[in-house]
Amino acid sequence: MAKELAKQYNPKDVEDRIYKQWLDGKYFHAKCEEGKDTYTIVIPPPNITGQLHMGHALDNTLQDILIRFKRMQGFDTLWLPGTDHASIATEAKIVEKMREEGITKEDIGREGFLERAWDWKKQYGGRIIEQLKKLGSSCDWDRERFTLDEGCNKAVNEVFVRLYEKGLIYRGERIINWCPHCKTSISDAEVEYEEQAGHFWHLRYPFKDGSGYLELATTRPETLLGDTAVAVNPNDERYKDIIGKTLILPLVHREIPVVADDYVEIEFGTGVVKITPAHDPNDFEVGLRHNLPVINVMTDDAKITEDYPKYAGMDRYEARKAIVADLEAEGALVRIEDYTHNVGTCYRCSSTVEPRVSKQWFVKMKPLATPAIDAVKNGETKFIPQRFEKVYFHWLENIRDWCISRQLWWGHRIPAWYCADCGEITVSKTAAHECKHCGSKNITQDPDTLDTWFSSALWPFSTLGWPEETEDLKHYYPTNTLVTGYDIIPFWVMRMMFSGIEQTGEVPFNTVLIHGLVRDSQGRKMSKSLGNGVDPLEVIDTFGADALRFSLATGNSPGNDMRYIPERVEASRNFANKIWNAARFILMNLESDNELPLDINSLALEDKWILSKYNTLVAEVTDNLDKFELGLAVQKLYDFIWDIFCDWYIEICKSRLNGDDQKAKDTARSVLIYVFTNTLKLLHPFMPFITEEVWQSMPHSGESIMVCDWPKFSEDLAFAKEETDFEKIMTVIRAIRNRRAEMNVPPSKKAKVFIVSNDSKTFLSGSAYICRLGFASSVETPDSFEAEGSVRVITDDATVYMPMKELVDVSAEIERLKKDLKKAEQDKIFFEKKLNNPGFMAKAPAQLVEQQKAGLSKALDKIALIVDSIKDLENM
RNA sequence: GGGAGCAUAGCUCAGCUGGGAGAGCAUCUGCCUUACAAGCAGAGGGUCACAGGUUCGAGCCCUGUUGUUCCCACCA
Repeated sequence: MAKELAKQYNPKDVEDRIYKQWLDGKYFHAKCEEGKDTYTIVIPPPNITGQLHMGHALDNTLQDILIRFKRMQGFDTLWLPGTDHASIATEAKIVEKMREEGITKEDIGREGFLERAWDWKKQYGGRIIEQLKKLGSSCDWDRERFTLDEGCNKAVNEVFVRLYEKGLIYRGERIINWCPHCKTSISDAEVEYEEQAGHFWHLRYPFKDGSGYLELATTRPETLLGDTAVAVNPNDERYKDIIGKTLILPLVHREIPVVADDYVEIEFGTGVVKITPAHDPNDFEVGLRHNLPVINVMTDDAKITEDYPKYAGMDRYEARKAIVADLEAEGALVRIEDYTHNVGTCYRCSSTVEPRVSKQWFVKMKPLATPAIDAVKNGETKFIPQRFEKVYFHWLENIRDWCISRQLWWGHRIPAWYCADCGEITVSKTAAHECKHCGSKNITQDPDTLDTWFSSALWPFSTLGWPEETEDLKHYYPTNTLVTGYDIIPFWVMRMMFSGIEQTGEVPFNTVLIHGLVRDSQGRKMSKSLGNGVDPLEVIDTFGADALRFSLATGNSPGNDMRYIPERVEASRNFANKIWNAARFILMNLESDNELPLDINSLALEDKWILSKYNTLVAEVTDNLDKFELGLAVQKLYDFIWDIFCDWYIEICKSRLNGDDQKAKDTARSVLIYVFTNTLKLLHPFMPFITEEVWQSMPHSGESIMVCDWPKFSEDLAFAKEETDFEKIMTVIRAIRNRRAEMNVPPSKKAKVFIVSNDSKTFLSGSAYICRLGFASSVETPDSFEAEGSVRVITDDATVYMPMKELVDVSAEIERLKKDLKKAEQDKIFFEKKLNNPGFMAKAPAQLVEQQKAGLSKALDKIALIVDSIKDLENM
């Protein structure tokens, strides 16, 4: 009963319907099953401001492949999804939208702002989730979380209080990275350095005693207003005598000392550095060592403060111009030099970061970093590829305290209250109403919120219900695999590691699978400003989600960047179509929907061959997936389905299917169904939609391919002998085709084929498909053949004659054979060389030696056959 | 200034613990062989960047060189 299927696969008819079936079947839902091994992945939560880009598509494709694989293997599998509140990015978006309406944050106040923010979240926060569904992601949507939801907030407060009580969170006045555009502090990891062309202003500061000047250079003349010293290296002979002397700061005319500090490089510039503790991290350190005053000269939006009326209100670059002009007027400017240097910029808005002294909250990193380093050194958590451990170690080993407070409203508010009466801090998991120290009710909560990454750092356990001892936490923590890009290691991976270890006593995941970036076809980073981004949703729309997934998985090796090549998606789409048509072929050759069980006893040679090939495929694909070699696994599936199953096995089956032998027909059908449906299972993690659709159209039991058992290697299907025998036939068929192509014989012109071989039985058993695939009108296997007027082809195991008198050109035949002979002789030399090498014979594995021997004997046989044949032709 | 990756067919890339170099696309030649022209059958095309080394054997391991990309770093 042949089913009607469209000639081409149309993903649009399939994907949404199939996805709904999966949701209805609740197949994505993890059920905390007792006694089953678990497999858990927590999604790297995409920002609610985000739209799905190729990076997400890759990241989530890889996760879905692993999850679907493990689910079919019978694990109690959880892929926990969610989104990130992305404090800076989201707040910036909302502020921007408000500006269009002519409103500021201050106009509507904190409450009003948060109301808008939540509205915004409601409206757009689910967008990216819907896009993940289009990709086929099999996340447990019942467990979807948000980094700013109530549970995450509870976890955040819990962690904050714990760390505070352990002395690992403190508040202090320190120099931090300040973004004057976002008007908030940012962490070291959030600063991106970029090389910029600038200038080096050489200035001279006069000594107070009138004994001349000290020359120094700066890239930031405007910070001169905040200079509180000038430093030289204590070992610098040139300046030994001036240490301790007093200088008059130009323009400001403040008296500042010359201090000695190792930080100053003798060789660089004049060996003299102006010290501005309030606006440079190194100067800040120098200031601490020498007890220098800290003079802040800038407002939170990087304008000069009221303390300097002449420049007050000027933005830092305007002020720079004005100050340089005034320095020149005062005679303090020596010269200006072009200079390129690294400038820190905000990773969100790209504004130049302004180092600034301010009171912020910090996490003390050293005590947390050490166990996180150890856990990777001990192998409790492994990176794939391993080289990324270096990046991880490097960050943790050089880490400075983490500034976690942000001057933003959208985020987890810092659970600290300040007492107006005694000045002490009260830190509390729940809203505090009185000062813990003096009992005063006159307390106010810190207005700041926490760095987004503070909540993301808790994601692997906060999402499972921590700090409560929930069933989910017990079952699914620690999680198994974290899949993310290498660019996220310092922001997230590292912080989850130390947070997980500190809070739960266990590493949050045991494997970190690192992937690279998806670049455009020219190898450039995809970016909004370049406009070279490719929208995955458009790709899904034209080629289907499976094609996109397949392209992303194929040829992608861990840790390496890849390019998005449109032609490759097209090729993947073609592969989907190939599968579709293979299914059509099988279906149109079935007589019923009934399953046809395999009967091992009635299998033909070609059946054993394909089953054996399939069996090997199962073992290899499983092994590759276990080792996270997804690209290798998917390549093997492609080759098997296209080359082995479609191009050979289906073609070969046609002779039986078109014949009259019912039993043979059923055997062929049963093998077709068996191999095809099981291969679909292996492919399902990569191409979930089409495999489901096709599987359901085939005779099957069960509701969905995604909950089928993962195929296993079976000794019963290992037919080594038959594999070799069948390959002899394949070789003959290839040789015939090759020779016919060389002679430009069209397929419509059939020829009789005579095969002389000492394995005639094998060739005779394959005669039906040798006819079909070798364009033969008949196949015979005589003991010898009178070769005159025949085209001949020689393989390792046979000599094939095709009487095609009108086409035979004896001298051309001889030429061809001589070419073959040359090749065979080269083979002979190759094997002999190895076998005559004592070193090889002594040290190479026995199996390999046997292979060489077999190769040599084949080459010798072949040479003999060819030589005979040439003689034969020459005698004609 | 440190650290890492990459260099393989015309293009984009695979190549797992070392055992006779692969795919897709492109090119060329034949095919409308009733699953598929988004297809089928063939063919051509590579000193695996360069130079040394280890090994019976190197695309793969080691050293150096060149080119390229990225990450980190306070030289004012």
